[in-house]
Amino acid sequence: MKKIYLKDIAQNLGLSKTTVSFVLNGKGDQNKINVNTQNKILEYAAKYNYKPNELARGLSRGKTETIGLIIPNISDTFYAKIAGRIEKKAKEFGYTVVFSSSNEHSADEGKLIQSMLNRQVEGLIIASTQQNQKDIEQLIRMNFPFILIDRHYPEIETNYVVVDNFGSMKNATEHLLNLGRRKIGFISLESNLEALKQRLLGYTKALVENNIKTSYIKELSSNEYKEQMKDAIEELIKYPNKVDAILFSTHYLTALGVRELKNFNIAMPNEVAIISFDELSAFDLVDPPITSLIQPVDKMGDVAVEILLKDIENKKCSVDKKVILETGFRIRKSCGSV
Amino acid sequence: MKKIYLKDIAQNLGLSKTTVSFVLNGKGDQNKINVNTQNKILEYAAKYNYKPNELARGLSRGKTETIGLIIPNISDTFYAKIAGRIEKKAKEFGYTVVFSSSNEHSADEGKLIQSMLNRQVEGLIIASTQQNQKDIEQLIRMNFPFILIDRHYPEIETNYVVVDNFGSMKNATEHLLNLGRRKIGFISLESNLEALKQRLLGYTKALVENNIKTSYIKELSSNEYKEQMKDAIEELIKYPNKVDAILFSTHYLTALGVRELKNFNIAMPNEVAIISFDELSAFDLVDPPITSLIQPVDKMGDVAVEILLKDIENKKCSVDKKVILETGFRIRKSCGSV
DNA sequence: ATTTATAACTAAACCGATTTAGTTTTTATT
DNA sequence: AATAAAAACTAAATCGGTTTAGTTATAAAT
Repeated sequence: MKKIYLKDIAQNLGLSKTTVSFVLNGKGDQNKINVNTQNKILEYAAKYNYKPNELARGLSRGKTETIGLIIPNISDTFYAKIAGRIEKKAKEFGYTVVFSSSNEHSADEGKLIQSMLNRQVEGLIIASTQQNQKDIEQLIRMNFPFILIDRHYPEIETNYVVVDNFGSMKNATEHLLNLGRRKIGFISLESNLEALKQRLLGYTKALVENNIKTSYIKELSSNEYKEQMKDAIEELIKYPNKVDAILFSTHYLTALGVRELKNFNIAMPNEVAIISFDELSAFDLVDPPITSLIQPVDKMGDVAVEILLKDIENKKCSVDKKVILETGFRIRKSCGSV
Repeated sequence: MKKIYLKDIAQNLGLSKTTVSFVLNGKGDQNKINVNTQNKILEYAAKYNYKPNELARGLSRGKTETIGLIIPNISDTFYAKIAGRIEKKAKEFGYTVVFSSSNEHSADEGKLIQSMLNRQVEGLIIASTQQNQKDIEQLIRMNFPFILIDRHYPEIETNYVVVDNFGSMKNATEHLLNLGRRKIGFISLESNLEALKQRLLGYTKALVENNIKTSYIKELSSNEYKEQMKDAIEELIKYPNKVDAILFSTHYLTALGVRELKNFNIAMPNEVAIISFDELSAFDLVDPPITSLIQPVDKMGDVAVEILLKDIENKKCSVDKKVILETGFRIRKSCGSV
């Protein structure tokens, strides 16, 4: 069965491409094509399994019904989940998602944005490296529909959907304080990601409000955090300033840190309580089960798609849709209460 | 800065589209375009940030440098990791990846394949629902380059990259036998996925070879396994036929099962030893750390891309590249040794 | 019998590139 | 000076669709 084209249908039925195109796009009645003719066309197309070339279609219509998703890393569970949700939601509206990973590299992100534009996506959802003002601002100047998720640029007016990093980390810190912990460590990454900054601020704010003067902050290098975790933990548990709790700012830091704490035979939560920002799916099985702030992944994906599609519909790039979602808080044994 | 087209460059420099196109595609010398002219064009294009419309380009070249990836579910860590690796590897060769999830629904998978073909991808990597002979066979008839990963159709001749499901589950079972376990349970899904069948076969084969007459097999429904896990575990640990070990055929079944075992206060590994096929990234932190068969995700992705790109290059759909990868075996406390 | 309206259909332009098969101009050869 | 060869460039077809602005034939209205 050879591939057939619009032209073939037209020729073989003795009709013009126009007529066939009208009918196959459901505009037959609108264009007063005879019902018999319409049926003939539909039958023929079905019989020979005609499918339009979407490149040609997109080119001539100037529409591709495609949105681009740019994330740091598809193999990170958080982004994988978000990608899944976005794909699902977009599909509901007849849109296809093209995704690409920037690997936290701003130059790559820029290229990906360009490449997606060249592929004529109609809108973009970006979890940005946040080092890429240039391209983001270009999108705004182009009036190109897009929305940032998970990470946003505080100095640029854009649409975004993020979580309440500050508030939720402040809550988590207060939770530890309420449970009597006083020497609370905070392990994060050296980074100018707004999200991480806010998490740190939430932590320090909670300390300040509770008159705790000493903070124990470890910011590991984004490239070598795996190697640095051991030392970080070792310093935090060193006498006489041994911490009695540690907050981790991401799920993978938690996993690494808990691994090290176990190596050092630190009893959790008795000696050191643990709270993780975001979780991995086995955190409830860990010894001890790890108290975690839960990101509203599904909600984030849904909202992002909804806002974006509205912009696409209006062929606009709005910048006034700013959504801050609350995180969940799953209290487990690791923080010392239950 | 307005968007510019090839035509604009040609007009503004007083040249033809042909010349401009040649130069921008690096075929200037080949087509004897004067070096000065070439430079003029390149400069102009750079200055006005010209980027070709990839739809138009793809349409006229009949090439899109895009491959499609169809997986059951991007939010599953296993597929997320594979997708990440495939994307990375493809990028090295200048290819873009378009992905879509079938959600284990064969009809959706069929539609996705069609949709990707319509979008003129040059090849497909598919982790199939394995219920979709029709479309797979169509690809072969069309001589369209594709390769199956993770799951293959034993009754169809195709390229594939899978893991040694049979052998690795047999090994795992033997490992438990060697450690003195005799009543070994096996929890899997009711499914005609070849991979799951092979895992079961590996288990039973090991039992038979070791003269163990009783097997304890629970195959949960693919839709309701979450609800069914509790009963399954309860039955396996019921006196007098209480098992002394359980093999789980996927990482998520392991997580669910271990959760239930903890609820029942079963001591692992003393009362019941555990081995998981595939793992989640916190399995080493679980109490007890879970012995797992490790899937060679990176290798699988790399090999799939390499084979596929070779086919794409030759504009062929080969069916004789069959790769079976060995799994790793990470022995931790849950299986009772160490 | 002429005009008007409607039904049914289509030619050709267009989307934005690539590419084939030239043409024109210049230089080299005899 | 005539011819061949090479250099530099281009017109127009093409990819596979969509869409605008018609045309033609028939029926209805005056």
